[in-house]
Amino acid sequence: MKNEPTTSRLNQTTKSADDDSIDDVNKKIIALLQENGRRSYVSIGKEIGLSEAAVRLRVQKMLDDGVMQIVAVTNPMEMGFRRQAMVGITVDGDIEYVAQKLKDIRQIDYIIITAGRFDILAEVFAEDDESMLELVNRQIRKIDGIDRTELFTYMRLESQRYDWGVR
Amino acid sequence: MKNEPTTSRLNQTTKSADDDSIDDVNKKIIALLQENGRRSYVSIGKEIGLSEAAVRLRVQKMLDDGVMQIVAVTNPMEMGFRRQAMVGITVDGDIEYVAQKLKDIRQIDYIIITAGRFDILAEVFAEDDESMLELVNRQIRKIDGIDRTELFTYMRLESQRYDWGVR
DNA sequence: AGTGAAACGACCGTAGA
DNA sequence: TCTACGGTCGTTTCACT
Repeated sequence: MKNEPTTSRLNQTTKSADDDSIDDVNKKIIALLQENGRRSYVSIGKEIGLSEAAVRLRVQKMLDDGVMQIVAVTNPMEMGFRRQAMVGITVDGDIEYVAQKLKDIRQIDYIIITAGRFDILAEVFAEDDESMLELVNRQIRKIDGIDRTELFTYMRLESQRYDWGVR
Repeated sequence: MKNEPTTSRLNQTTKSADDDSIDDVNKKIIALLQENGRRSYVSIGKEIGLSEAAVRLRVQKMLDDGVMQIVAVTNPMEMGFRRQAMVGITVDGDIEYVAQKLKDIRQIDYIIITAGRFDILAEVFAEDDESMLELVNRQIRKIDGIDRTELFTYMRLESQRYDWGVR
């Protein structure tokens, strides 16, 4: 059911096979893989009282269903990006066109179309203040249809989690 | 050099052992682990022309140095959270106190202290509009020292990447 | 959905360059 | 930092429940 958001109201009658794929056992598996994505199925199985094969099949199903992914996540600071910011963007023209253009910028890792004072929020990172200025002033503001941008420079990343809905 | 940001200006003379740990080989390794965090060291080695042990040692070093982590990342939509939003928060009192309080709220996965119109940006998720309202109105706004909050409801998550600085 | 067992492949530690 | 290699452990497949 990867791409069937519109059927959600019909769930009582069209309950698909994976509606309950996130039971407590799977939550435990995710929690362990959240600490170490390469932890072996054997050791996960021992901890939660399941055979290795059962763990492996559950993990595979969750990956196939798009419930989770197991990925390398890099640390921007260690990669030499010392400045991060959120850019609030107000669009004058076609919002989706602007969002599409933003996708081409290497230093943007997160783009959201929102309902609110800003039409788009984009998270950007840069090596230093100079390259941040270049990025916002030359690259982002030059995009057709952008009305205004407002910059929220990060002073401290307080908290960041990837286990949405699990803990 | 995990916690030595203040020494960065001295890099020319105090160049530490892992300053160049993110060479092109490591970038290739990260890129492959970005597609599949559980890919075997053997198969990574074959692709980039390195022995299994060399890949394993490099990955271990990057994990130890905090350059990257390999984790399970869950999909909020598939976990039953259909509403996401960014909350811009203006603080009247102690910003760090408010940030600390926000950390205790299960439905907040991302907290940033910023320089800009808002003192704090927090990404929140909720099952539906009703629980989003409860979250913002009852839980967040009740925190001492919060002056105003502004909600940016997500209409579409356009783009999301975890490979900061690699591609 | 889950188990068990056998064959295969990956991982780990370490010696040596 | 790399390769080579042997011992150990994890993964895969399949037959069965």
